[in-house]
Amino acid sequence: MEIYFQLITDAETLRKACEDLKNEDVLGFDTETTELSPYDGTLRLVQLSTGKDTKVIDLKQFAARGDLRTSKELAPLRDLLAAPKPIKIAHNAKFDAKWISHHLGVQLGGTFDTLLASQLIAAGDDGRRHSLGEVTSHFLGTELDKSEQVSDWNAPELSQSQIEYAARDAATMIPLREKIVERLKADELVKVAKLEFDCVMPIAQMELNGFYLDAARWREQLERVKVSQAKVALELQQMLAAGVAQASLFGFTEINLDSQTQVTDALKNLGVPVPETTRGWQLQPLAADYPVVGKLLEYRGVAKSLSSFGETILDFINPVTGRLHADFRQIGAPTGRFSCSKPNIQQIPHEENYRRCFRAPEGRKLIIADYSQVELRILAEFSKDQNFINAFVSGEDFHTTAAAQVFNVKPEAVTADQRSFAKRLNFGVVYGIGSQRFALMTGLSQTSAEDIMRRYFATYRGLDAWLRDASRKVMSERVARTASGRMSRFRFDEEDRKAISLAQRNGKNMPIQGTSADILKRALHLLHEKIAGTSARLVNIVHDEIIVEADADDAEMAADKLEKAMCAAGEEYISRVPVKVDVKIADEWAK
DNA sequence: GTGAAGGGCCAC
DNA sequence: AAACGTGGCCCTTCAC
Repeated sequence: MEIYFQLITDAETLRKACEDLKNEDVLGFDTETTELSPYDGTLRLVQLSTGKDTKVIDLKQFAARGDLRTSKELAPLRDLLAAPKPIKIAHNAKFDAKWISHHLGVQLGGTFDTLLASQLIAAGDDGRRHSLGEVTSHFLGTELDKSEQVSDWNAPELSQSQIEYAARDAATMIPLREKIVERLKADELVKVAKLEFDCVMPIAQMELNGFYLDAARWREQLERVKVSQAKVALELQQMLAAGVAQASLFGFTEINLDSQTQVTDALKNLGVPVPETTRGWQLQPLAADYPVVGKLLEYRGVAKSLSSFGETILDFINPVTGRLHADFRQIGAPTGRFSCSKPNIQQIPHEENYRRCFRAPEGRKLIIADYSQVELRILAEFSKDQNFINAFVSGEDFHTTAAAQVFNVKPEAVTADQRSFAKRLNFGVVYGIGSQRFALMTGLSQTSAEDIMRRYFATYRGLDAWLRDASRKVMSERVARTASGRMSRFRFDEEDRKAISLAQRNGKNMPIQGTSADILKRALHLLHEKIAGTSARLVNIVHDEIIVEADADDAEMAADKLEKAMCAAGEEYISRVPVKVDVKIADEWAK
């Protein structure tokens, strides 16, 4: 493909270029950087393309003459990038948005992300990859040469090949978007695409903001865990060795407590009827009869803490900011949920000793807000079940109210067991729980479990009907959707009963879990707009929870904005039951 | 040594 | 086959 491009190194040419470009509806957009993290490297090129004409702006030349964030020379570029129009089309716009925000000091306005769009269209098909090369080949049928991607973007003089590569990537965005828009329309994904695109900037900014971890506190916590780990490990070694102690003249032989095979052998030697797998839920029932099993589970707990939540997280603290800048994948799961890694700050143990290490720096506060039982409220909304809705409208403790309805007693007469049964079913229905699993988790007999589940679904007939319909629908249409229209496709073999039942559970769960993700993403967009220009910063999200950090003086204001954004987002999708958000202002993540 | 697979467990 | 959904990370084991 022959493309026209122009390398821009001076203010006057840039001003003229921006003057022309700002009248376009859409622009292909890309950047070239010397590193992957904006805190480490420099932003070398910004490319903007109409498809026919591509401007490649060499910021190295501008940086030599002044600060990129304030330089008057760059004002036309900053304005163009910040404006909602033209829409900037990028592949993984989060990446470019972070560099633009950090190095040019502007929030990217008006985004179309070909990566997110491709993921929405693929609708959970694991076979599809979403690199720019793959996406281009899928939608345009052309191959992209990415060989210059890792070339030296620090060189004083860029090669013609580098500049051409940079220009071509931006130019490709124009035809690529056209094809993708056709597909989004055909699949009725335009609304959810907008939802996702609006979320890019909030997430880019959150990653730049980072989440503060008090390293000293974390180390203290680690020391405590290490001590108990050593103690528990020794006790477990001794208990496991009891079966073979006589066999050794040198006391007991140490085994690797982390080795499944060695531990299983040792348990067998002790006469423990070891189940097929030694996972916690299988072993738990044996703990009462075999103290060694209880000790093993205790060991696993501390070992997990020490490995997954040990020293390694400290290596992720950025030396420049002193904070954790985790990597969030916006469409991390087919349901639309985020995933998080390096480090995964969505799986920090709930235990206070861990959570309290994540705290507000001096003079700042954390504002922690989470949706109260949002998935159950979504289920109530979808099913239109009047009893289920009433349980929420009453405003009383939901599980108690539900138990009163299911067991037909007054709320004040609900026993602890009854509430617990109702609570476990309330959570379980969202995942498509069966009586077998319910029996296992409650310790009830199969028939008692079935009996309680019958009572439950007799009380909530509308809920039962919705769940059955979701199963039926996924079988006939092989597709499930959330309230925003997000889609998940299911492929399974007609003969494979296991795959069928999995798809049916997915058909029930995906719309619920996915709508929760829709709501969170919508809230992030509203929040981002509300807190612009204040001291409030988004610092973490955990599926139904949003954490903001703000100056202590602004905490009340930020809490108010956060609550309003979350409620408004929820109410866009939920109207039959109230949306409840719990907000607190704290010094630490815990409490 | 390195990498994939399997088992296990943390979060919501 | 956890017949309860979505992720990521750690460890061991095993093949190359």
